[in-house]
Amino acid sequence: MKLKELAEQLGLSQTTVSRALNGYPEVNKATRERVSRAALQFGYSANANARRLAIGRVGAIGILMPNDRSERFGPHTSEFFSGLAERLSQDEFDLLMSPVTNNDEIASYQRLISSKRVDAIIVTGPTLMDERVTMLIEEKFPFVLHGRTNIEAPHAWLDIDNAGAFRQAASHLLDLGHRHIAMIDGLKGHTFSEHRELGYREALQGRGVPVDPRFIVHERFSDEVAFRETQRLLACDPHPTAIIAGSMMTALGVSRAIRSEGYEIGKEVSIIAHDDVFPYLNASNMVPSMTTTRSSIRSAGIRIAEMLVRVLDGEPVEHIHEVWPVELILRQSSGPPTSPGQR
Amino acid sequence: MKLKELAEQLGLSQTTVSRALNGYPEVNKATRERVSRAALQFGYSANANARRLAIGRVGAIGILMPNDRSERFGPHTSEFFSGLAERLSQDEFDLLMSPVTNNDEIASYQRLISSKRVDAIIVTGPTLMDERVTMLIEEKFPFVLHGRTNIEAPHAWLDIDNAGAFRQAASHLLDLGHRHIAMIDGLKGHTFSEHRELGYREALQGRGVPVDPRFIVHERFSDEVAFRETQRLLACDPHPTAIIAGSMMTALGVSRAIRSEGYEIGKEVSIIAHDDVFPYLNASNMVPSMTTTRSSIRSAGIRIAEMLVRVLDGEPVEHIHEVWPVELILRQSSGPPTSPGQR
DNA sequence: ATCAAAATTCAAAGCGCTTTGAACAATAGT
DNA sequence: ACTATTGTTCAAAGCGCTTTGAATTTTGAT
Repeated sequence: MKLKELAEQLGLSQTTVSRALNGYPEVNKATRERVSRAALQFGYSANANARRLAIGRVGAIGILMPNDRSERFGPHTSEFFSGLAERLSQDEFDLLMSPVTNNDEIASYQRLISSKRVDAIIVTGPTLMDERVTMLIEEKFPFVLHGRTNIEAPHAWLDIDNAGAFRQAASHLLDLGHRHIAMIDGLKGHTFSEHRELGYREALQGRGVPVDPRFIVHERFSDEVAFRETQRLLACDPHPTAIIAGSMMTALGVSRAIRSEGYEIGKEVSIIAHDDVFPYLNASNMVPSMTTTRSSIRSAGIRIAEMLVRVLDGEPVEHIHEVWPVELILRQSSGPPTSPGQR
Repeated sequence: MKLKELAEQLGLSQTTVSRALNGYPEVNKATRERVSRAALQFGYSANANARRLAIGRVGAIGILMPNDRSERFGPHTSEFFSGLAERLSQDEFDLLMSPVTNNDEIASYQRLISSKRVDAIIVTGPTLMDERVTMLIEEKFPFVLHGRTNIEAPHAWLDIDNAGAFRQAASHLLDLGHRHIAMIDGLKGHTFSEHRELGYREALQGRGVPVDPRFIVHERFSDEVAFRETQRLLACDPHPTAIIAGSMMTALGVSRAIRSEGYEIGKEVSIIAHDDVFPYLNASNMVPSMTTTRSSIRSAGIRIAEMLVRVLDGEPVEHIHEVWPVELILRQSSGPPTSPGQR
């Protein structure tokens, strides 16, 4: 059923019916009631495309899905989406996931913009000089960035204090007496990864502990990779007595490797993991329970959706940015270093 | 830039430019080249809403996000989406995630349909007589169901052999000599859950082993719940010597509980888990490695996207349905039952 | 050259909605 | 009773694209 038909049914003009349904004030109360009732009865709902064409707004937020299979839809992504969705549903925004085509990310962003399929875009996983960000700023297209860049021009973003997270973790391990501390984090180039390394270095250098480049690993987040890298690390001499893991998946692989080498977690080798908080992977339920730097990626999603709404409401973006602190939560996987015989 | 402007730039009519860009045959080759080049140069890309309005097709597939936080975006969902997205991107389909509003699922589906925001819908997690399915069939709106119902009317669906999975698991445990076997699976009402229970019962009854209703648990998939329920099960007398877990998250909780009661996994108490295959939760990497019934939910997503394309191409739906077999993969977590002293 | 057929191009209508500016009806003010 | 005001409703234009049916140009055959 289309507007015209509904209007005819009611013996009214399209104008009036449209206004009644969209809550304009200049409609008689009785008429509005009658219209609403009829709309419900006939199951009328405006053709979204016609409506959008007419008003120029879409009611959808876009996210581009990287074609690279490994980056797409990890557990991080889905928790983040979940948060986004929770908030956006309040404002009846749809979430449009569009694939990157021809492996050309920038072009895909540009097409998404100029085809007017979305009102705003969410950008995730930025590099330090992310060209998507540069482009969106240039095009003046509304967006919010999850993460941070070094780009000066004002834009809206939300990031957690990644440097602080790793700094705290490393400092804590140093406090416990560790002198050989390794880190296994995400791929180089990404801001979060660089910041974490920075925090790690600061902590070590602050105590005059030399940084061993062999102990800094940048790799994909996965159980497998972490297992392999940890084995390599433990084969070093001297080997690290503590490992900071960039994600909970990484932590699983690290744990496995430590055990398989016959060490005890939290004794001979400690672990601190960054926890983005997954409902199905609980740090305190692990055996031994896992010391973590915690920051809910889901909450970040919720907040970013909020920021997006503010951006679309025309609030100036230069004031819309936040850095969230990260909590260090001590549990059993971290303790003072023990030599194998020394139990 | 809009079509009209581009056409003026080129000294051509909108008609010709439109046709050139959409690959119609009646355009001079030279002209087409010229148009394409100009479009690229000016970054022109048709306004999607106007285009959709004109052609009546959208180029997007819809999924409704349940408002119920617990059901939304679990790891299953995200793996499934990942598969969908992989395939849909080939055909340049967008994936539109729309929130359920006012907690009224059916109404939300109806609005999604009548607002013409999507060309087809994907339905997941059906019950045996799912009313969403009934409704979509009635409305003749294209959709594919992930899972199965008892609804007779023809429609497209893909399901795995859930009954077979639990039948195999239970049979294997019976073969090993277990006589007290419990199952912890998802919520009742969902088809997959009912089918699994069916398979479990068939296996037991086939051997004349009585079914103890206390040993059948239907709950949300989560580490926590599984831990608690397993503790309860192990407190029974006699307690189960084997537990079939409906998901890998469940299996984690079950493992934890078994250990915390001082039993050894695969010896005093065995586990078989259903594995939907998550890249970051690898059954063979667990300690001990986990016996599973395996079926990749990601592959299901890919396949369902394919089916969707076929449905939209007008292929009759009565032939579009598949049941995927499930593989039992033996690992260390299942073995013959051992009494505690008997090592 | 000449005309029919084929190849290109075009003007205009239509997709279903919102919104402008005008018309009409009801109410109030003098 | 008559105008000014307010409240309601309407006809028509426009959003930017596709597509129909007609017009124009090019080609090929005579």
